[in-house]
Amino acid sequence: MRKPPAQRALSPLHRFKAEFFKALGHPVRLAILDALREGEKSVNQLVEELELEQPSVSQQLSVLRQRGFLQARKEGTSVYYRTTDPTVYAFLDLGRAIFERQLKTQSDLLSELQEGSPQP
Amino acid sequence: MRKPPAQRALSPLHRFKAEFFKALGHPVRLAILDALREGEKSVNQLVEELELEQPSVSQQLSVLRQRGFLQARKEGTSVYYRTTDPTVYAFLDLGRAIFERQLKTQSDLLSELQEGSPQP
DNA sequence: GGTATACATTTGAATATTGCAATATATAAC
DNA sequence: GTTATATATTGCAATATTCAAATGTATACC
Repeated sequence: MRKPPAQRALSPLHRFKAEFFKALGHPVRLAILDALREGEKSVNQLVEELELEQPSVSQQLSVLRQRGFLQARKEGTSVYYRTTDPTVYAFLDLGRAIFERQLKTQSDLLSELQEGSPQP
Repeated sequence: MRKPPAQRALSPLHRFKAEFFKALGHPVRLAILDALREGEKSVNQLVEELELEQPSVSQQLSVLRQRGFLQARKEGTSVYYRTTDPTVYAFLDLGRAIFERQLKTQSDLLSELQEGSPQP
């Protein structure tokens, strides 16, 4: 049998989708999205609410904006961010439901991460 | 002796959720999940269908299994994988609408850059 | 016993991402 | 112009992830 070519056969669609999920695979970015559920907020508001350094917040805001999750509005020296498509929250909530079911099934992973003493 | 990290305020929930999304942030893993929409398949079936090397497929299957997305069933020398929770497909499909809108935004930005508009 | 098949794991180098500090930019008020 | 405030960007070491080859394990068949 012929050997399958190495990773070349992957559809570009799966590559783009992976980028989409990777953008959500960061705790600060998820925290920012959650903070913006209530409506648009300035960078400074986010910095205070999330108790993070300003450059860290700006950095992750930039990622979310470049990916199209967020839009920015400038007012004076402040920049207000809002979610481009609120559907993303239904998406995140559905993800959370699945995620919580996985934690129930995977209680060993949970306890390992919480207590740092895995079972042999 | 170590300085406390500046990101200590992040909730553990956001950290766990980020891991959840990171597991989906890989083209091969997405391709595997899509291939298993039709039902359980052996590793060999997946290798042939996706045209990837066997170790690559096994490696990503392992990630999806450890995260709780997949379950394995052994039969002879074959191992059949299936999705633990089919709700994940509703989740992936919901993500597609958001993702496609962002893809359009991306391509708009790309063509804007390609058509020779000088930088501001 | 040996051989073949199916799958998993380990290894290591290339690559990507992160966290944090320093620096840059833009606007407002003076 | 200067100063202050708000935000963005850059630079880089540390860390994490990926890719693919090599190796390991388990089962079936002879």
